[in-house]
Amino acid sequence: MSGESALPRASRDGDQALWRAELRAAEAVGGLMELWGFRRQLGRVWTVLFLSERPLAAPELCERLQISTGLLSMTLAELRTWGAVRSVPVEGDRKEHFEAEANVWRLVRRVLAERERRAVEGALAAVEAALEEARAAIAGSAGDPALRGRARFRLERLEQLAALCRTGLSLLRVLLDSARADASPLKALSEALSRRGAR
Amino acid sequence: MSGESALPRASRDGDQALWRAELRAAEAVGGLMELWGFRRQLGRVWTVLFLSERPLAAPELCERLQISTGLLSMTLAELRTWGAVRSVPVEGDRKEHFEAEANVWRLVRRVLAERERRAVEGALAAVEAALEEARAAIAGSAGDPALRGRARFRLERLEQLAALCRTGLSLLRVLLDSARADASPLKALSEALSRRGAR
DNA sequence: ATATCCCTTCAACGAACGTTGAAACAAGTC
DNA sequence: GACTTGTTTCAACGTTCGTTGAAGGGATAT
Repeated sequence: MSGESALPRASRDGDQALWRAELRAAEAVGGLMELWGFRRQLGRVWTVLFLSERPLAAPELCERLQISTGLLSMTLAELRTWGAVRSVPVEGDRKEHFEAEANVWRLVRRVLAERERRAVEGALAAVEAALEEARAAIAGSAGDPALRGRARFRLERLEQLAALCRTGLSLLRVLLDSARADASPLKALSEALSRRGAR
Repeated sequence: MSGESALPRASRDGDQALWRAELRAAEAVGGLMELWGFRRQLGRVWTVLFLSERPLAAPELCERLQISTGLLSMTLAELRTWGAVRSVPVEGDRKEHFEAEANVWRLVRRVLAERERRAVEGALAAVEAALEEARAAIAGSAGDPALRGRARFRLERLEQLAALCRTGLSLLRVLLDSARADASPLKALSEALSRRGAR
């Protein structure tokens, strides 16, 4: 690396501009991640890797994002569990280097499949348990008409909630299926929907 | 109210069961809300109202959910801004009574339209700003080939991010359109998609 | 074995967030 | 006007959550 300090002025400016652009995008993605209930750093780290032409190691990431090695380590660990990042060996360097999973749609699919599906399934189970209790309440209401009425109403509404959960799960399933063929989400979605015959 | 303590045993049991069912469902919905980045209480309060056959006033809500009047007031205020709850007058009672918006799909639509759309649009704007900076970096790179290469790569990836945001916005638009006709989400979605000719 | 290098783990700190309880406020009622 | 009743606001509190920095562990080279 000969004479970095001798670079023309324009190049250093360009470098800085590129660096700013990277941080700006990282912040944007980080913000979105936060909105969706993830930690901000997940988005930031992923973005920097996604925007880098070559795999990066810990020190570079820490410096660019201004975070400690500890935090980076944790963040990378979580990114790996989502498959958002993988480590690639770089010869001549013992450090672990990382690159971003570039197929974002695949990432979204995995998250939806694991996190959201699990959550909605859990909610559905809870609602169904509540349904069971409400049914028991009706059975044991022993002719108290007011109680019976309330129980019936609640049963109906709980059914609505359950139906909603099931619809949500269906929607998720459609999204996941549509994502299998790595096509554009919109196109694939519409195909998946017409394939299942729009019930 | 004549002799509440004289109610048959079964009725009191049924009452309790109903009460437990309600809380259970409220907790489930609250958990989901939390996952999506809202406050837990929004889901809890809405659910209790949704499961009640008649509008409820503050004291009842506070007691059932075990929260302070202050917190309830704030929560109701936010629920109102989302249109998730509205206050209905109950004659013979000065207290304000509330009922839940029962059309959940309409609620989801409103949230998606306001919160998510705004967020994704913000992200898109940021990415476009980053694109502009990267372009400027290329223009000013004054023949440094390494920098030029990096800039080009980053430009390409930033374009990908921007395209992703735009796809997300399209998807949101489709969802919102599909929700206008208060049909079942899945059916309406598929109709909306085929109507726009699956680009 | 010892030393070096890098990664992970974790206790401790600080900031951010949700929640309370009381005080201010608004709207009737006497 | 004073009093009751119901609602909102807000400072203070406690908890939770993200982050750091240092200690521990695992490789690889000497």
